[in-house]
Amino acid sequence: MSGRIDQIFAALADPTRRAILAMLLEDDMAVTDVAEPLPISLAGVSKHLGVLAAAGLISRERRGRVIWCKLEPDALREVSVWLQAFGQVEPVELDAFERFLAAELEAAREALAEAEAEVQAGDATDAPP
Amino acid sequence: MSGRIDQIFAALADPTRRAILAMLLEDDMAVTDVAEPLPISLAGVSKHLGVLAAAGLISRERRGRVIWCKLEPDALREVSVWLQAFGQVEPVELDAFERFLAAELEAAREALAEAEAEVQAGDATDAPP
DNA sequence: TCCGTTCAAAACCAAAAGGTTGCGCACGCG
DNA sequence: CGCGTGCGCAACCTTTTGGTTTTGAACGGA
Repeated sequence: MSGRIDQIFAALADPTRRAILAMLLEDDMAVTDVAEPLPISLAGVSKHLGVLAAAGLISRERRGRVIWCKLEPDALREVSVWLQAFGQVEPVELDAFERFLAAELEAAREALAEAEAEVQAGDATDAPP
Repeated sequence: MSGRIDQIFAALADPTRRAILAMLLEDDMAVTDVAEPLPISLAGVSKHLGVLAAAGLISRERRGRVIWCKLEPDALREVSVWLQAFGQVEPVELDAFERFLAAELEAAREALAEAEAEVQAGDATDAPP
């Protein structure tokens, strides 16, 4: 076992999962609400949440019928520690914060929507703008 | 495409590849020298190096017959930026540096050696120098 | 000039990952 | 009480990944 860092990096390697983390950064969410903007099935989202939870990146708590997902930032600190071992991780200007956040979410949505369209495309115009 | 961050995280998700990065942190190395301590074939290592290079985490330069591998820390800065978007990445005490580095390398070696031993099971005639 | 070293690419294979559908199990609202 | 809602689990399919062995190309030294 190489510890949990394996699972953490593997979890972060998927754009859908990173998009989920970005959503949870804004606020805690129910599973259904997490799944709503994503172009995959609810069960698929549930699997992603399982991966994220196994990596310690989120936690899930049942309240009534609804399961609330919460970002668990401590796991990300492990990545931070790992990064530090490789030297220059000087903080970037905080402007990057919002820019990145929006970009990440929108990119994920666009990419997945594209993939979705591609499947249904058949012979549609192969040249997107 | 969600940019190169996908490839970076995917590349970092493998312990063998992280061990390679840790080696290259100490110094630039030839492919053969990278492969030497690892319990997989040279071709396997070459593939891992290909993944790391595709992610921008290392660069390879041919000098004579030998290809020298060099850590490319700029790619890791992308991870750092991503991490920053998720808040608390306050620097950890630098003591963690050496501890982690040794642990990472040794853990990777042990885990892989274990797997190797598991495959060969009862055959103990293996006497590495 | 020929040979050994150094490495990547190709052709495979087993296993894991990402996705789907369908089922079942709790819950709380009528 | 019963039914719809919210969610996880299991079975299945396809693609990717990590590994192997084999082949062969580029380069230097003798």
